[in-house]
Amino acid sequence: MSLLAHLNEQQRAAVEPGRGVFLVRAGAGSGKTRVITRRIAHLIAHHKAEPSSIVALTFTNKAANEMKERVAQLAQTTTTPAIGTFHAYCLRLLKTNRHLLALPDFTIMDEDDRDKLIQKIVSAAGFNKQISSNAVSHALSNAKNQSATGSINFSLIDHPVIQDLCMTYEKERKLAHCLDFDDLLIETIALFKNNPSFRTSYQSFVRHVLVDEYQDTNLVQHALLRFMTCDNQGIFALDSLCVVGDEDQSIYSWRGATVHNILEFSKDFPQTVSLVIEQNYRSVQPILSLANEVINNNASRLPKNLWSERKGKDRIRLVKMASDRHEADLVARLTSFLKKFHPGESCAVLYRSHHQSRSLEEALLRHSLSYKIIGGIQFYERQEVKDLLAYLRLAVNPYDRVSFSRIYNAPTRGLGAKFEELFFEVWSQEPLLPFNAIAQKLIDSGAIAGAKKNSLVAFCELFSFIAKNNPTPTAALELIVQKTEYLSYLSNAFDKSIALEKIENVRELASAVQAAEDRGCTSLEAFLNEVALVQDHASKADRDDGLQLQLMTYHAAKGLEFDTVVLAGLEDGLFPTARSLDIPASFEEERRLLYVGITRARERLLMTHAQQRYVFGRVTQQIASRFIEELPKALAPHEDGSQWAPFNTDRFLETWLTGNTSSFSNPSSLPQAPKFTRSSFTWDAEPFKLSKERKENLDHQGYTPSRATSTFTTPPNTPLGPKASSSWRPFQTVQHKSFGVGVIKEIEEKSGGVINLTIHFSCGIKKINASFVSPHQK
DNA sequence: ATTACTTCACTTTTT
DNA sequence: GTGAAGTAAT
Ligand SMILES: Nc1ncnc2c1ncn2[C@@H]1O[C@H](COP(=O)(O)OP(=O)(O)OP(=O)(O)O)[C@@H](O)[C@H]1O
Repeated sequence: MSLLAHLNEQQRAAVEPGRGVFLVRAGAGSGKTRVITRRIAHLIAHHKAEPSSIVALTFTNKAANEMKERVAQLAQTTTTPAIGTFHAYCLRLLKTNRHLLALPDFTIMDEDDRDKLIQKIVSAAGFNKQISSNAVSHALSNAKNQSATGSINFSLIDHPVIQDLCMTYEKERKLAHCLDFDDLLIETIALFKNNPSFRTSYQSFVRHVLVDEYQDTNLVQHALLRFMTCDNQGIFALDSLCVVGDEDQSIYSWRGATVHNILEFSKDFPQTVSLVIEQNYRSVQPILSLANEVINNNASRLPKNLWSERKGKDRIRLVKMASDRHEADLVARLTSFLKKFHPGESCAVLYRSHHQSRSLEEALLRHSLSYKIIGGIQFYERQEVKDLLAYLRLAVNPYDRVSFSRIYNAPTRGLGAKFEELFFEVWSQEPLLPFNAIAQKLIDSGAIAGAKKNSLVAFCELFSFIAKNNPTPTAALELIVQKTEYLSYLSNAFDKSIALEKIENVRELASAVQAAEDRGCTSLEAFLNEVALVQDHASKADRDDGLQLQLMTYHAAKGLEFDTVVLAGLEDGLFPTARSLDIPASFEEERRLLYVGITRARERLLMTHAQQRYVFGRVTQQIASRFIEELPKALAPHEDGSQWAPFNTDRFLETWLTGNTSSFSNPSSLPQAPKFTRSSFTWDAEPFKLSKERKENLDHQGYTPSRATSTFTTPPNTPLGPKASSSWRPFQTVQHKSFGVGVIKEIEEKSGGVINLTIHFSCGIKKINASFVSPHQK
């Protein structure tokens, strides 16, 4: 039976039985995910379980997709089990049982929408200056992530004012017929809790549940799992439940995850069969040894001894580079060599935070290497895409105030802050009406007239047209773009290159809508739901040239594996992040993050850190990560590459990858830059230090860094008009039309002969263009 | 109301 | 280096 092949004893114990509760607690790469996928396939093939009676939950979309693929390979069925993230599955349950909900026609707010609403509430309450909306957002999410009873527990918020603001948020959210991400879980719990008969029928339908990465579930998710799997008396009521996880890989405590859930699992599920695996099948032994050494430094930890049969020598490198650019160049050169010596293998560069991808991207582009970035600023988070989605959302849900706020003046149609104030004041008096009813009221009462009225009428007509004709998603989007003249708005409001990019994104959105429609997503609502939880958008530009290079954060890499892994930016303050340094629990979580990173590697591991790096637009000296001291020298020899020219980097990499020092050769794919001699070129983090020849070099390779362009287009001899500055001097008394008489404090001369004066008026200090003031005559 | 510009605070990590 | 927020000017 091939489904049980290549499983060890413990894995088999969790895969084979058709009934029971199983908990697999095992280290990284020990085959936990394999247990899940094989178990699904085995349930279908051997126990004849209906695929639709199986639910498998994961943490990230990427993990869910990976699991879908693996299961599809193992089980050839027409219907597929429900495999998805907690959030996606909850959305599905809520939508298919909407008749049981208080808000059957909700739409989903993403984090951005939610923060915007909070911001509005904070400033409307006049706490603008005292309370940051971040703090409110944080407190709210915290409370929601611990509210396991189907409604938010506001008493979890200590600060009385913040508590109040959160209550207002909840009220507004409900009036807008919206759910945020956290609500998806809470409302699903409420669905089970308030409808015992639904729970019973659900459990006659769903018989098997599996959860991956259980160490990263929070209280809400754990409670939800109990509602899904236990009957109204709290007795386990399904055929089987299988959860797997590794407490050493718990990296989501900031979003309420608690290892308690996995460590105390059998308290809530007394019939649990606990299984432990200590063999790692993924990594070669040196990499695993390094991971073990690192994680051993965590004090609060259950001891474990992971081992691997996979031997290997000389698999780890740790290198100090001069700067972020130098580091990125090393990564790009490594990629070139991997393409040459290990084509068809996978490689990932991991970093602590998304902004680190920038320098890496630039280097990869310079070397004409293809790559894929996972996460970061996503397609569906782009301003123009969000605008158009907000139109679609408002069409589906005319109560959605957040979407209305977003688009009532995008594109600009002469309706500004005053209008918004008036509109929402009337709306708060009639909170149960949709936006178009409020608009009608304002027009009827004459409060909005003239040009404003016309804009508002046109805006509303667009939506009534959609409501009346119920067009397909494609047609609706097309209509919106056309009627709002969205494309010409983009080309007028933005610089040409930016506008073109945005227009391209609009096109891409149109094709995404079309693709969804072709997939059978024929209603606007279905499309919006599909989009809401997946910010990732399969881009057509994913070129495949042998090596798959992916860039992502440690968090996004959870559960994945790659032949070669690069851990970039091992620097104090970056990784471990500055915020974790004085909080022992956070610091240990950072270390677990490193453990996760190391254990992603099958064959090779390269760790790098830079001496200086661009941080907030400034060159900053960086200190090597304190984690580096925890790496045994024998396992990870520390090289100083900070003085390396490209030639040295190549030699280092080739020696490492081939074990061959003598036959050094340049792979032809590497761009050679003969002008990069040691004396004329440095790897400073500062990008503007590029020499002119170097810039031309880059141009020849078809890539011009955008920042450099502006630097070099500054005309060397700015045409200066008559020395106008001579007519102004400090302490001179001057006159301004609206500010009256003042005294000059500072004189600045800008390019083009423009002079700005900083003037002390009786009403305060202002900065004024000199052409608006005249010398004061007594 | 909109624009064009300056200043400022900010960056963990995901659904 | 970026995006929000504030401000001077049309
Ligand atoms: N019994 C086995 N024999 C051989 N290879 C195995 C076995 N079990 C799993 N593997 C392989 O080991 C690798 C790691 O497995 P898997 O991803 O399931 O581990 P995991 O425990 O889920 O890892 P992580 O904790 O990092 O998520 C995979 O490449 C898988 O194919």
